[in-house]
Formats: sequence, C-alpha cells, structure tokens
Amino acid sequence: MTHRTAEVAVFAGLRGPARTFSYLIPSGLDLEPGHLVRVGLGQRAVAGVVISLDGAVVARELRPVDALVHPLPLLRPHQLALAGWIAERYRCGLADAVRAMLPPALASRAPNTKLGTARGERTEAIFAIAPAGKEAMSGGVRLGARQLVTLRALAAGAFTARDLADAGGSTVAARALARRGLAVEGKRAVRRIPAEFALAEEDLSRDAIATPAQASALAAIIAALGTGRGFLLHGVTASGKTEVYLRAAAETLARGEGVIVLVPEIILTAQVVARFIARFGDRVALLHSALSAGERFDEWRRVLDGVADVVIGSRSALFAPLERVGLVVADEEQEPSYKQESDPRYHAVDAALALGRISGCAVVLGSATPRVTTYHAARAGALTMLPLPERVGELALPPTTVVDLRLELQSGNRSTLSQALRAALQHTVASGEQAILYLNRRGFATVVLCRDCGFVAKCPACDIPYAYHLDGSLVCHRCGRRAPRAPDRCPACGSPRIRQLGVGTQRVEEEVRAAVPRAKVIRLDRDAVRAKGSHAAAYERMRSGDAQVIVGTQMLAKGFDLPRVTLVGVVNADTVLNLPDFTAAERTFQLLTQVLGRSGRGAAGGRGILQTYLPEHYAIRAAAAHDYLTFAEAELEGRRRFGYPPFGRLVLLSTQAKKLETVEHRSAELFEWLREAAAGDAEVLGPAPAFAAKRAGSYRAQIVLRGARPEDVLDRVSLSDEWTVDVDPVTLLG
DNA sequence: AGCACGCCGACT
DNA sequence: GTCGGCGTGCTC
Repeated sequence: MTHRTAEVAVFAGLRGPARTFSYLIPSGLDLEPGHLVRVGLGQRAVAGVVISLDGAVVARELRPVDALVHPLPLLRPHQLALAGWIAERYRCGLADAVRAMLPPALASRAPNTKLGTARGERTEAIFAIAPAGKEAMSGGVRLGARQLVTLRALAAGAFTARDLADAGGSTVAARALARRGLAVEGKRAVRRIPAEFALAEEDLSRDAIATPAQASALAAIIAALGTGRGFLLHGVTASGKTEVYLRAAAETLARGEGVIVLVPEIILTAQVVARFIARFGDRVALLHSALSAGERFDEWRRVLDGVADVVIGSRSALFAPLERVGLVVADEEQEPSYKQESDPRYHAVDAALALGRISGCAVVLGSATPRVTTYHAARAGALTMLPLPERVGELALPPTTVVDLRLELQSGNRSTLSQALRAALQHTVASGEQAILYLNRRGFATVVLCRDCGFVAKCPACDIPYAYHLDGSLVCHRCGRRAPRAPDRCPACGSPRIRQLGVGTQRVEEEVRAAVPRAKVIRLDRDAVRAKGSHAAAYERMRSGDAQVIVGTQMLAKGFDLPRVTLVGVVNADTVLNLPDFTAAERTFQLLTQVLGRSGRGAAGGRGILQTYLPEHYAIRAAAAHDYLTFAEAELEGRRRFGYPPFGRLVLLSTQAKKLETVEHRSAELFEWLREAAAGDAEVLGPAPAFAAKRAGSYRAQIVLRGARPEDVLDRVSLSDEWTVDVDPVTLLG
C-alpha cells in the first residue's frame, strides 16, 4: 500500500443521511480514529472526525486531509465502537452516529472549527480594592462617576462582575481602576450550576443508611463492575434507588473509572441531579439540551480533559468522552424520551446496554414501572433483577379506589368530578391537607361540537379538532393555529346549539374551585407553564402550603415530592388507554403508578382515586392495586399474541407529502417492494394513514415491519429519502 | 449547505 | 438570439 487513507465524517450540513468521505493522509501526519481534522469539501474547508483508517476502496482521486485541528482524538475507541453499533442497529450513517457524540458547537458547520484551549474550567474576572484605591477614595484623585461608584463597591467588599453591577459599577470601570493601580484584577474558576440544581439542605440528610435490599442490590452491582452486566433495579417510588446509584457511583470512581447517569427530563428529576452534585461536587458534568451551545461544549470539554468523571444528563450524555466508563445508570428507564426522534433514532437505554457489552461497564436500569420488554429480559436472565420492594421509612403505598364513570353518568352527575372524588377533595382540604388532581388531555381535548348535527370545529391544516380555550378562542394543539372566536352558530346546519364538550384543565380547575371554594387552587399545564420557572413556583407554593390543590397534566407526574399531599385524583384514567398504540396499556399503567406515587409521601398517609370508563381493564386495576407483576404478566401475554416487543421487533417507516395521492401511491409502491423483500422474515403491516393523518398541511402514512430482525428487510430495498426509518419505535402514533 | 448543470420565459 | 428562474445532484 502506497498511500494511507482516512474515512472522515464531515460536518458540512449536508442534507440527507450523513455520509463519510475518504481522504489521503499526508505523509508525516499521524492520524488515529477520533481525531478532529480539517478537510476540503467542494470549495469549502470543513471540520470532520476520522472514523476509520484505510477503509477506502480507492476508485478515484482523493484529496488529502488539510490539517489536524486538535492533537488528541476527541472520540475514545469505545465511543467509535458504540457509533458502529448505533449505525448498524438503527440503520443510519456512521457519520450520523458520530455527529451525535460531539457537542453541537463542534459538529455543526463551523467552517474553521477550533477547539477551545481552556483546560475545561471557565474563569471569571474578580477584583479587589488596592491600598492606593482606599487613599483615592478620600479625595485627591480625579475619578469618573462610574469609577467612583465601582471603587466604593469594591471597598464595600464587592468582587465579582455581578456584585459590581448590583452596586451600579461595572467591570469596565474596575479594569480602568486596575490599570491605574487603584484595584487589582484576578481570575477564578467558575462553575455555572443552574439555580434549580442548587442543593436543598434536606437532600443531604436523605442520603440515609442503606436498607438490606439496597445493600444487596449495591453488592451485586459492585461485584459486576467491569463485566458488562446489565441490571434492572426495580423499586417502587421512594424505595431509595437514588441512594443505590450514588453508592455504586462512589465505588466506581474509587476504582478510577467514570460514571454516566442518564435521566429523562433533567428539569423534572432535579433532585437526582442535585444529590449527585452534592455528593461529587466539581467532578460532575451536566450535559443536557437546555444548556446553551457554549455551556454544553464546556461541560463536554471538562469530561474530555478528565476534570469531570461523573456525567449526568439526558440521553446524549451516554456519549460523553470519558476515558474509561465503569458504570452507566439509566434512571426511569421506561421514559419514552430516551428515544431520539431524529436521526440517529437511537434508544439511549438500549445503547447503554450495548455500551456495556462493548466496554464492560455495568449498566443499571432503574424504574418503579420498567418497560415490559426490560422486565421480560430480566426474567429471562439477560439482565439481573434487583428488587427494592419497600418504600424507605415504611411509607405505605396509597390505597386507591376505582370510580366507574358510567355509573356516575347514569346517576345524573355530569360534572368531571365524581361524588367520591368531590367528597375526598372536600375532606382533604378541610383536614388541612393537600391534593393533586391529574388529567390527561391527550385524545380528550375540549372540542366544540354541534349538539344537533354533530359538526366538530377542526383545524383546516391538520384535520384534528380545535381545542376550546376559556377565553373563547380555538387552538390547534398540533400546529398552533388559532381561531379567535368559537362560532355561535353551527357552520354546517346553522343551529345555535353548538358548544364545547370535554374536559380541559381549565374546566377541572373551575369545578374544583366550586367544590372547595375556600382552597387555593393552582393549575399547571403546558399553557400555564410556558413562563419560565412557573413549574418551580407551583411546586414551591404547594410545598410551602400556600396552595392546597394543584390541577395539571403529565408534568405533575414527576418530581413533585410533597409530604402534605394525601389525595391524588385522576380525572380520566383511560384516555391514553384508548390510543391506537401497542404501548397504550403500558403507558397508562406507568402514568397512573407515577401519579399515585405522589400521594402519601408524608406521615399523614394518603389515598388515590381513579375515575375511568374502563374499570375492569388490567392496566387500571393493577395500577390501583400497585401490582406491577400482575400488570406485566397480562401485558406480556397480549404482546406475545400480537408479536409485539419483546416477542418481535418493529420498524416504523413513515412518509408525508402535500398531496394525499402522492402519499398513497408512494406507500402502496413501497409496501409491495417490502412484501417481496421480506420473504417471510418479517410481517409488513400497512400501509395506513398515520395516527395524525394530516399535520401542518401534509398527509402522512406509515408502514410497519414486525419480526425478529425487521431492519434486515431494509437492506433488500432501496429507500428514497422521502421515508423516515425508525427502528425500535417507542410508539406507532408518530 | 453551496455550487454546479440544466431546461423554459421576457429582454438587449 | 441571450439572461436567468431555481429543480436535481454532487461534494472524497
């Protein structure tokens, strides 16, 4: 071989699936996989990462690599191996997988990317008054007004830019003072930890002594460090999973290996994050999507430099460049947000298990309500089951009543609150306790409906019913389109008997206010939470006892650890259950369990009330009985019957176009190709309109492959980029 | 993303 | 006869 070549994933913003390009390695340039390089692409110079060496089938003139951007590889060998697994499993380009492993600031189309040279720690300027400055204050030296204010602030003990600004001074003035010898300037390392992660004192005391179940779970995990073993830490709410994570992490660090902790929605699990920061301090790097590009880069850089070796974040934190990974934790492993819904469409928990096989790290999946696929794997021995059966401090799970809404309706109660729920609410408030009322609007939005002809006001672009808002306006919850006023006569038949029907948080809130007029009621839903920090504010109002009842949607299900809540009411337990999706029952059970877990976290105990039109359904009965095993058995039986995961795997192919005809033609054509290509290896289901068949003016259709290795079928057809491919989708509702 | 090539309307 | 619309297609 005369010339060495490098396969390079380029960050050029190319449309379509990310591709790699081959380049010659100039002699004398010592390239390794993972190196960041600059290469020419067309007219431009772009950044890219070397993925492999000497893999090119040289069938053309190759251009040479221009230069090495950073002397050290940015991706560790285990990361490149994981990228390979992702590309293979999810049928995406290797370049896509590699791009997901680098901070966006690096992997974007920055033309002349330079890697920041800082050692990973940011610094801020700090100032102090000099002796000459003190003399100057007593007069004699001419000072501008701003400088004088700044000098006084320094004399009063201010030293950061923030202090100076608060006092009316500025860093500019302080620098000027420093140049004149009246002040001194210095630097200090700064870690910007967002305020919501600041540690509450009680978090420290909660790191309690391990229970026997915690101790044996911990021992099993520690014994498995380095073996690549996967675990399911199956513990009910408040059973102390976080403490197990913390101790396993400490042991891993003691062995000189790094730890990755995945959390679903960082803001909602701030307690977990706060406890890790409390325990491990500056060794913690936070990586999640709410950070700015710069912050994210800084945290990533701290990991690369080895300054931080505990990484906490949402799914992409799995790709942190730790030199050695000893332990990966995925908290709340059932959360669908672990699936990335853009390329590469990986599932972070499945990818974590793959990383375990690649690097030998132990992988701990934690959940009170694991996916039945995970539970099945644990029962079959692919994962080790670690049960944490009791709530720490012997808190009882709240006894829960199922209310049959059909009977309520028959007895003439047309309110959204059943007699039982109303009475419980009144009793709770009268006893000085607190209540959470949960409702799921999805699939159950307030619609405007004509009582005479059945006309429903719909969004013209999406063909789904408009949601009625209390101010009289109509809003499409898919595309955001608004109609300022609901019609007062039916556009179809002219009847005036057209009005809203259904349940929204606003309506529940009103009925709650009517039921308990003396209570303070907070509403928390997507509309109410838009203002930043209102989630935390609502939590604080409940925690302080300022409010007694909170009414809201999904976002109540997590993180609300309120000891004075003794009643959780679910206004409509079965809305998710009615969705046409293979995970509908599982999501329902998970949601109900999570919401019920908000009740009875204090000494006063608690109870739950589930309102439903399907009181016999196993998901609802099992949730009320806090019986995961019964739920899982029933659910797995159903999955087995229909070949759904874990008994078969799925690939979701979806497409969209402006014209219905285009979509229909395109999907019929692909369906036929797939049928031939599948050759019995997989079932081809469809083509069908997507659940949201029309969205933002486009029609959508989908085809589902179901089988043992359905993605293999894709290798035998050529898919145009009009199709998106989702291997192991977490929902088929798209 | 850029920047080519490429085939149809109103202009010097 | 030419300038230019942006519709596919390629970039190692």
